[in-house]
Amino acid sequence: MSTLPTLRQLQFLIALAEHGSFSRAAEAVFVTQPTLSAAIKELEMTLGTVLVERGARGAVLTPAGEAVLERARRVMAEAEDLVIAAQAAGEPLSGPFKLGVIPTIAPFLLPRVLPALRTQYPRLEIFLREDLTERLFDALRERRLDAALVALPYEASMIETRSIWSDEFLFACTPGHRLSGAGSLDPDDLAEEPLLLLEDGHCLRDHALAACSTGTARSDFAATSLHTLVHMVKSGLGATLLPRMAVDAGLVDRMELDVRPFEPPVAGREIGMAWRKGSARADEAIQLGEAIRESLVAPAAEPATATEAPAPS
Amino acid sequence: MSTLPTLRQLQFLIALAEHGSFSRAAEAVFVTQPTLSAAIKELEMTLGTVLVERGARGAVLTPAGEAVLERARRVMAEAEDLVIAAQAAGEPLSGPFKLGVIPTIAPFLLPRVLPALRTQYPRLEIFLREDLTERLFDALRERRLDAALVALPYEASMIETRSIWSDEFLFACTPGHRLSGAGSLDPDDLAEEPLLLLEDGHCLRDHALAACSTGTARSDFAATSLHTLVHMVKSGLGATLLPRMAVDAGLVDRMELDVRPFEPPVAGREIGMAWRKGSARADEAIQLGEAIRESLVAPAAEPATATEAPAPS
DNA sequence: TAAAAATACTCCATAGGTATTTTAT
DNA sequence: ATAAAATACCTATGGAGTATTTTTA
Repeated sequence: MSTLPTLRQLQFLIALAEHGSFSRAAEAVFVTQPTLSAAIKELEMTLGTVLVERGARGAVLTPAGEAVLERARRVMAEAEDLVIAAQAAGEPLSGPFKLGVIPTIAPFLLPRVLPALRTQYPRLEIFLREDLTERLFDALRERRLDAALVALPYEASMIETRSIWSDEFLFACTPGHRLSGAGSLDPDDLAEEPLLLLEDGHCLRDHALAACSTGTARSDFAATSLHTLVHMVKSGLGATLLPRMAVDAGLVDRMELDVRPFEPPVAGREIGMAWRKGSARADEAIQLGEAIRESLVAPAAEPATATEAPAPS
Repeated sequence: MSTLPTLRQLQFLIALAEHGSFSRAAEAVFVTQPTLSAAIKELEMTLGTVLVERGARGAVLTPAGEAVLERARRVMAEAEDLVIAAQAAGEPLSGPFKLGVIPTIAPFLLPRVLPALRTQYPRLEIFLREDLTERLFDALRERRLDAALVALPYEASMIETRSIWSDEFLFACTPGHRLSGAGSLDPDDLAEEPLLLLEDGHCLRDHALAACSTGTARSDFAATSLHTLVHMVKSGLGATLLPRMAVDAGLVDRMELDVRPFEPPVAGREIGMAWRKGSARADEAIQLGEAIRESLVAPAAEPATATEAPAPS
């Protein structure tokens, strides 16, 4: 069995591939050109294959070099994950943690949750990124995020999820609307009621449509955020479904809209934590999800219409 | 960004976990105990975490150590794959290649194919392993095989496949059977004809049943190999479906059985190459599959009943 | 008190540096 | 003619060894 290359050599090969020249690659990894040259030559020796075409205009990888490069990236990624996993195992939920959140959750969940997390994990520095599920999942796959708060179910490869909260849909309309009123509403009443929803791309739109089998979406108008959505409803453009979490956070306060629960209840959406399969911080993501759930349980014993809870941003 | 551990250190950690003692682990990796002790200590330094509980009765990994160990195994596996991929890219299809084959393919395909492969790739040493699909796939996942020849479709995770040959089912029975004869047979005639098939676990059984929507299996008898199957058919225990490839290879020669094709043709089974997703030898597996296909095309222009082709076990 | 790990020290292989030459465009 | 890689040579870190001490069940 032949001997293994060095992580350093693999790092040098990656730099060489990225900069196309021994000199510039050496600069990038803070060694001199002869050092990098020797290391690459040594790597070629141990692998028994020529990896680089040397020319006066720089260096180009051979096909074998490309194959090794791809593997080298994986080895380095795994090695870096090991370091991260070690730190996480040593002191979980400390240091920088990059968390993605979808726009229909962020402004309603975070104000309730972040203060609790700050006291529970004072050494944790949460970096937030707000984006649509699809893009958050891409970021998870590319290791640009450690975890993400999204709405489930959502079909995705290489992603693992864990539900942390079950959210309910409420019906919202103007007081003059034909379905206005105070008590609960039968889901079947939504038949032939075109709903005003978020624009395409927001998973909330799909989840709302899935919630009511009978309801349909208005095809002429769509909102770009929940805040504009309630304003459009207020303007008489139609009725809509809102997540209870947003209503609890004060989304419709002082809007003079009728908000009615469903009876029997319709399918809601799950708020869940998502992370890349095999992520070094999977355990931390799960633990963070638990902490978020607990912080939601504690002060969530409020009535449907929150007394006072401004949603920043 | 903290510095990376050494592959050597990871290798030592794995040995330590496997042997439970610094001294024995050191022995296993052919270094002295102080060397291994120092390396582990250095590893703990760079990771900033205690990985091992030292006691007079040996060493036990801490939870953090276990987490790192799991990652270390992955890093080492990736690094070893890199070496293999480099060798494969340098000179594809040379050296040892561990190929699995299912029992309903091996004796009929290999005699036709292996000689051609030997001349085309004289430096290739094929190690064969004959087993059921399930176990071959397990072996692929555990890196104990490089590739496997199986019948498709077959549902499996972490496995990629590529079809290389399309095989047809033929009907076989004794001359006295009610469906005996010379010409082609209508698939609908199989209705209410209980077929004698291979025992459970052989994918050929499932594929044969899938081929004819109307046919059913005899539940009282089953064969353990295609050779015993034809002998059981010859004994009058029932009719069966046989892959054309086996018939071409001489499976029913001198058996005095009637073998009839279907008209219209029934779904057959695909002979395909399978390999672990991300395998370092995926390209070689594909190339080997192509070579096998070509070696099948060339001398396959024979009539249905082969003239003379003993099938060595 | 005996087995196992840590410590003390020595050595040398090699990763890394500087200075220079060779090579292709 | 010139930028880039290879070569020559030197240095020092650290990986590996032997001998010994410390620890703990």
